[in-house]
Parts: sequence; C-alpha cells; structure tokens
Amino acid sequence: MFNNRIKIKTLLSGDAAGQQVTVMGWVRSFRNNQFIALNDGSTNNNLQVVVELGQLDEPTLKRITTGASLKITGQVVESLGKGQKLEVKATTLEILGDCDAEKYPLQLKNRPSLEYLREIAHLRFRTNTFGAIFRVRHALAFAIHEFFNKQGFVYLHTPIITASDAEGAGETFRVTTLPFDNPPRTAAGEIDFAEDFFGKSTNLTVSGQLEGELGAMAFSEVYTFGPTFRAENSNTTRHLAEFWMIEPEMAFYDLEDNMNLAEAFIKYLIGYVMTNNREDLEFLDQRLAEEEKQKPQAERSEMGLIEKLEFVLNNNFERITYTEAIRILLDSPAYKKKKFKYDVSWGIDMQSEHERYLVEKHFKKPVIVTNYPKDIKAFYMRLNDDGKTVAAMDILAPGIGEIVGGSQREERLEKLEGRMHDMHIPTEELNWYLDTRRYGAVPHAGFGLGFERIVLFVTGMTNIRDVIPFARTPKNCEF
RNA sequence: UCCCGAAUAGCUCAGUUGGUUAGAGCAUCUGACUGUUAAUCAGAGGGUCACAGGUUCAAGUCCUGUUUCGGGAGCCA
Repeated sequence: MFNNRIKIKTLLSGDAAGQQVTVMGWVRSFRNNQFIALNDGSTNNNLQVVVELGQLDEPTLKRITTGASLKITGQVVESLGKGQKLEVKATTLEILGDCDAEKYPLQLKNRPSLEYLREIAHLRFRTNTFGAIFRVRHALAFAIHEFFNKQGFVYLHTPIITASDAEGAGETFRVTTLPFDNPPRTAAGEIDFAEDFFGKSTNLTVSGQLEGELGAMAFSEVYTFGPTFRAENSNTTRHLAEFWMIEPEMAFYDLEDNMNLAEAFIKYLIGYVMTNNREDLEFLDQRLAEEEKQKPQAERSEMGLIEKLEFVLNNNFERITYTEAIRILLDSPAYKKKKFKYDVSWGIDMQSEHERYLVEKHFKKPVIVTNYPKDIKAFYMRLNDDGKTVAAMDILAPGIGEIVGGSQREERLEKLEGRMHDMHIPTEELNWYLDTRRYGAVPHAGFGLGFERIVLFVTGMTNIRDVIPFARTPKNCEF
C-alpha cells in the first residue's frame, strides 16, 4: 500500500485482531444506526464497522447512507455477531463523500436487474456481481500476459488504425478528418481520400493478425492483445462493436501445434482464475445457480459454474474434422427427426444450432473442429493436400459458441496469390504481407480468441454487455 | 438487418371481458427500537401507464406507427 489504509481483503484474511487500522470504502448498508457494511472493491466481503450508540451526532449519522464514502480509524476486534470473524470498532469516522439516498439510483436492496444495471454501468461496479466479474476479467487479462511471457512470446502492439480491410473480417469504422458536409471530390465525383489525414482511406482495425504474422517472421512467437472494432449491425448477446482480442502468431507451428497451444492456453486461464479468484467464482457460481432455479427444468444446465470449469480443465477438448462433424450431424437423432431449421450437407457453413448440437448435446465439452471447406474460410488459411479443405480450426465452447478461430497460414506464395485472386483480394495493397512469403517463408499458424467470450465462459454470464465495462453496440455508446 | 416478446411509482412486478379514485413488495422520508446481518416495527409521500396518432360513450387494457429494451437468427471473436 502506498497510503496508510489497509484494504478490506487484507484485513479480513489476516490475523489483525487488536491492530489499530484505517479503512476507506463505500457504504453497502447501515443497520441499526450501529453497523456499517463497508466495501472497498478488494473483495465482495464487506467489513463490519461498529459505531457506538451516541458516539456520533445525529446529523453525521444521517449522512451514513448507502453509497456514501467513509474514512474510518479504529481497532480490529473479534466480532460479537455471527456473520463475520472480525470487525472494526470505529474511533473516528470521516465522511469523504455524501450520497443522497433519495437520488442514488443503485439501491442494492432492490435487487436491480442486469438490464437496469446496464443503464447505470457507471455505478454497477459497486455491486457484488459486477465486482466479481471485473476482478475476474482483470485476472484473465493478467493471466494472458503471464502465460505468453512464460512461453517466450513477444507482446506486439499492432496498429489500431489501418488502411485496409484485407482480411474481410467484417464491416469497418472509417477513420477520417475530412469534413463530412463537404468532402473534397475527385474529377470522377468520388470522395478524394488523397486529401485525407493519411492520404488514403483508413479504418479501425478488425484484426491484428496480418501484422502479427510479420512479427512472427522475426520473433518466432508473438501475440497481440488489444481492442478490435467491427461495424456490423449485430444485436446479440455475444457481439460487440468494440471488443478485445488475443491473437498469437507462431512461426514453425502446424495446425496440430496450434491446437495444442490454444487448448493449453484456455486451460491456463481457467486454472489461474480457479486458484486466484476462488471467492469471486464461488459468488458467480451461486448467482448462476439462483438464476437457473428460475428456469424450467428442461432449460437448466447440467453443471454448476465451478463444476463446469473443473470439467473443462480435467478433460481433453474433443478434436474432429469438419467432415466428421457433418457426418455426426447427419447421423444424429436431431437431424433424422428434422429438428434442425437449416439443412446439413458437406460444404455448408455450420449454423449455431449445428454447433450447439455438437458441443452441448453430442460431446458435452469444448470441441475443436478442423479442416473446413476452403470456400467458407479466409484466403490466408493453408490449403490442404486434398485441394478442397484448409487447415483451419475453430474451438466451440458450450453456451458461447465459437471462442477461438484460427488456422495454419498459407506460406506458399503461389498458392496464396491464387487464393487471393480467386477471392478478388487485390494483391498490390498487401505487398508487405506477401513479402513474408517471399523472404524466408516458414510454416506458421495462429488464432484469435475473443477476450469477452472467455470472460463470459469463465464467469457464467450470458450477455457480453455484462462482461465489458462500457459496452459499445449498435445505437449505444453511453459513458 | 430479420423473427418473437416487452415497456405501469426510484427498483421488481400485478392490473380480470375496455368501465368509477392506479395496486403490491422493496427503496426513500418521518417516528420507534438498539449487537444488527438484505435488521425489525408503525406511518407518510411518490404515476405524462414509453412516445405519436386512431377506434370507442369510455383506453393502462383494442388498432397503427415510432423509439428503446430483452430473447432468438444472420455476420463473427
């Protein structure tokens, strides 16, 4: 600590009885004009602060409201009450910031809904649910860097503003300083981006992969972890216009190596949180169980949150080829009873219902699907010897769907140019990318993992807007 | 963007077949009590029934449009 207060988590987990301490935090509840439940965000557990009757004057007492911030000094003592081992007997109490109870929109005893809390996202961190979620989110971010650092990867910052959407990963947000009421025009009447800030049309990145590959061709192993932007009009529980993505890129890796890394990576993240955020996970586990109770029997999940995470940790991900996946679907009772809305045949891009069947009904664990038909995958994926499929791999997680998308990259120049030509991707703009295939090309692979999706999976939350502090979605850019 | 559903007090929700003055719990305020654990008990205040039209003697309730939100689908991470 760099100031003279003690964090509530430290206080509660240590043997501090008898010590004189200073604590600061926000009031969660004030009972009996005597007992303050104080929280400072270090843990969901509140510290009980006891003030003697008559110790404070009436006006001060009235200012101790839910949400008010306090500085308290006092002695740590064994609690007389049953709810907690330790409590602090206040000797001085200073109100740092008042909180008008009549106006404060976050009255915890009202059991506010997640939907309501999304509207007051600036205050929702002060709830147990969002406290737990964002401490877990932090831990996952930290674990990501720890994992790659241990493996000798270089953290590469790829650009946020780029000049092309060559990957075709989605609609982009345009970046420009041109006046939109009267932009400069070319002789042909089109907007003249030569006059723009960068002298060309630019947009926010939809992926750092192509730049990541450049780094991998020197450092062998790199990863990116940064914001990504897609201007798709997606209104779902698992899409954001601004999200965070992790994209490792490894030279000398084939598809198999790529899968091994991805699986070890996900398990590392889960394992990290299981040991370092136990209390928060237990809270989220309980929260999920409460929520499941509201659902009809048939819709309830079979496993609790912690149980699910342990299961994933202790079992290998199922690995099947696309062709096998299609065969399983065609042989499934669901298909034979015509339960699928969309038809199944080799060559289709699997629909959500198909992926859910494989993951949630058939295998009941994460599944890695490999070797997809080339026609439904991106140009940079390595063409297999059969000429029909590419060395792609998607990891599908129960309840979330696609959590990882990756592939071995096409390192053979002629084949890559051929694919780009077939898919009408201009090679001139990507000369810098093609240079990696001209000068010392090596087999390499990589994948992208949606950060918020892994946070969803680990916290058991179901709406992606609840696992990012301030969600950006179509028609919503508050805060 | 498409399909389905919703919008009533600060929050969570009821509101019957269209019928008189709009209901509850919690929160808030006032008072009581004082080792409480979402403290408890008593009382009080609090409503443009999302918005705009329409049907009707009469609309929170029926119809149309708009907005926002939720769930599902597509796009994907």
